[in-house]
Amino acid sequence: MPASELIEFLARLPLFSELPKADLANLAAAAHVREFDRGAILFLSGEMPDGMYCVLEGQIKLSLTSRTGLEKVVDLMGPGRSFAEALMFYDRPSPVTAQAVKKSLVAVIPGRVIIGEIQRSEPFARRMLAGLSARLHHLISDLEMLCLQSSMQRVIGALLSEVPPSIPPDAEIRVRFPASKGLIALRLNLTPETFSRALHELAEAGLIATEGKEIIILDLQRLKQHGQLC
Amino acid sequence: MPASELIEFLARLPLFSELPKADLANLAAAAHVREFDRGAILFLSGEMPDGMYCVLEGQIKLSLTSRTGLEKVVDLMGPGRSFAEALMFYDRPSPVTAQAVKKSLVAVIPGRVIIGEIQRSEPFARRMLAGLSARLHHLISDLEMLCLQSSMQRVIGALLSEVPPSIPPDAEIRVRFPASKGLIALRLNLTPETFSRALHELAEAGLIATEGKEIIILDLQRLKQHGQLC
DNA sequence: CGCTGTCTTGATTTATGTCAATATCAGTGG
DNA sequence: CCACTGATATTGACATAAATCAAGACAGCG
Repeated sequence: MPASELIEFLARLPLFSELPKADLANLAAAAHVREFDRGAILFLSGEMPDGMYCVLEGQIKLSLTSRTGLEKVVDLMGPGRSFAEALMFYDRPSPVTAQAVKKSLVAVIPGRVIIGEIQRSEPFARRMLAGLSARLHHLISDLEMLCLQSSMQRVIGALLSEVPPSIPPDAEIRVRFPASKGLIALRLNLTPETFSRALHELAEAGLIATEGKEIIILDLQRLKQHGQLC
Repeated sequence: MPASELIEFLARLPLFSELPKADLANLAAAAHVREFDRGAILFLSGEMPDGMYCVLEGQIKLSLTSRTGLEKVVDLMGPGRSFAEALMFYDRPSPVTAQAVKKSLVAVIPGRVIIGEIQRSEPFARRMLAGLSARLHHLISDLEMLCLQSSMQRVIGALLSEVPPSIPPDAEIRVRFPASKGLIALRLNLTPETFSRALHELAEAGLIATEGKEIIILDLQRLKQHGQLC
């Protein structure tokens, strides 16, 4: 990947979007772009990642695994998302494992370069604080979903989160999950079976229709309602 | 509370421990010290807290509640802990409700003062980044506990987390939970009943003995083992 | 046209929650 | 100091959501 393209890409990340061109060039120069095949491990839980990771292409799965083999997908990172920032400011081994779900391209920016940038640029530091805060909020809403909602509610929540915020009045809405159903189920802390059954039940009730990899939301209003009650 | 005492207190918070005296005085001058009775609400979820909160005395419960009345305790904050920092960098309503578990004394430092300090002091910004990162890690380990462990494992985990890290070889270890059993259960996302039964079962197995509010760990080794298996 | 992996569907089990009754404790005021 | 009172804990019987186990259906792909 040519340097100019990488710079452009980094400029589009929320975290870097306000940095002057020169700083971006610095970051890009220090970054290593690496390719990972489907299934390849970026780092394991317990290891120290060597910097901050930005997904250029593909999809990276962040997950926790217990010694009994259970797995919880914490997040699925697509192009334009970054992770492992927190590890640069808090010198501990990673609690999560990062693995490529499909062939992926990732830029790794060494921690010392980011730290340097923070020292140089106060607005960047503020940006980073906002980024970590956003992640914290996201994690709390995950916690809320997992602890306080039934499996059906979680499935409906996942569906609704795929609906673009610009609400096209009552037109039928086509949605496609950003990963295989199995992975989405793990993300919601459900077994694939339970997930499948929930979708089936919603289809029975006439709230959605499933068409291959796509799901059509037939009645957004009622779907939301359904989430409230049950 | 006299100003000098407040300054001393703030200096002991990990977040502020390296600030020069003058800056601490600034923070202390801007802080409002407020008292809350048992059960009083500091802020509700959905509200915008007015700054960062530091617990001086007492105990504050941070919790999520669903519309169905279920409650999940995210954290219990004792003296020396602070919360709601993230909200200053990310302008959103709080996802959690903060409520005093007992009569408590809290210092509230307005957000703009903290932001100002970050602009002034780069090491402080770094401190804040480390603090948020630590909280992020803590939250992830919570997620791990909740999703990947059985109720028994969570109870054992809670017991072990109360054991001081300096391992007195095989002396009997006395532990007391930092809150009522009901609250601890909510923290572990269990019903009080399940929590009680788990403790009972451990006592049956001869791993612990319960003595009023204290719990005696009879066999640390075997308790840890028990956590692995079941 | 098979084959490997993903998804669905059904029967069964189990951990944990719910409901209800009792027991225990902690604080208050006589 | 003791007896009331409300909160907190325990214990038991029962209900249930979701996991597990086990087939089968249906892709997509060489």
